[in-house]
Amino acid sequence: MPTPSMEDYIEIIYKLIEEKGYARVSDIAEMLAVHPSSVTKMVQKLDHEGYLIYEKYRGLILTSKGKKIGKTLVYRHDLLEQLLRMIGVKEENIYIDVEGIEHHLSWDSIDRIGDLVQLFEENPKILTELKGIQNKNEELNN
Amino acid sequence: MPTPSMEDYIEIIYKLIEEKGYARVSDIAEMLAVHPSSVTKMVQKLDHEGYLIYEKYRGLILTSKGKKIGKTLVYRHDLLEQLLRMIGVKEENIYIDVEGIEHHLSWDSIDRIGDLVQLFEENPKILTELKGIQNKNEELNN
DNA sequence: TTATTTTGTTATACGATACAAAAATTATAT
DNA sequence: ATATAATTTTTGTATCGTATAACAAAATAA
Repeated sequence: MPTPSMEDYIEIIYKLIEEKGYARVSDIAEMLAVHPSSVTKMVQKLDHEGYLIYEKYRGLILTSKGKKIGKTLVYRHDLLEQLLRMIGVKEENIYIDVEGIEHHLSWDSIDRIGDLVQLFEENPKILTELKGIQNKNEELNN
Repeated sequence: MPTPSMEDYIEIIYKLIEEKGYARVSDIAEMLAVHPSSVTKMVQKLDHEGYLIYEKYRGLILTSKGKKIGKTLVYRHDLLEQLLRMIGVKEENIYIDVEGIEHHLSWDSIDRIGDLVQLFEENPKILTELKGIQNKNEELNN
């Protein structure tokens, strides 16, 4: 099992490859706001553990194991972003919060959240009601 | 600002004091599933940072700062438990998941989740609909 | 091609957290 | 009151992820 930090890297690497076709150390470092040396170290670890193949100074590719995990990590991340957005969390908080919690939820919870998001999508009225409650609470706090 | 780990300790200490009147090192260690030596070290740190007053071999009490934070941490924990329970996460996963995520949510997210829980309480029908979706999805997975 | 800039790597150190074993303190039982 | 047990503390060690600084390689410009 990858650690939370390893998951961060795999997720970002998967996304970078998906979007740009490759993932360079400097890109990964920038996305995760860490130093390039930290990236090199982690990438070596991920290589050892079979999530990717790393050729130093040249680049890296995900193994099938890495790709599979990366895909589910991105799905999970997007799902959580969707939920927070739906319930009205401010954009500026969404990424950080998801980043924090995504590694700490069981797949049971993720699946239940999936159901919840589906419910909201099928019944947008519910979110309208939620807005109503929020406005009411808003007033009470003044 | 306390780190996630510090929050864990403050929360458990607050709860222990609330429930039993005092919090001993061994109790804290047991609740958090760490070794007593780790508790001692953290408690010393929490003392230095003004969350509690610690007299070695004797005991500890929360400062007003510690109490205030402890209270909000317990509220947050309970709210998250409530949400996961409502959406049908299995009991055996709830505590661990909450334990993992509680330290990583902004108060914006917590407040929005508060609204959501309130909505569910006021309109239990929504949760019935959710159950419906879950049963449907259940079948699809067979 | 050679010099320069950019990018990536290594070695080392640090901060936070935890464990294990030994030492110290306190509590309990006789 | 003293021996024993239970609890707590100290010390040393380990792990994990990150940062700094010195170095190496590759890309780019002249």
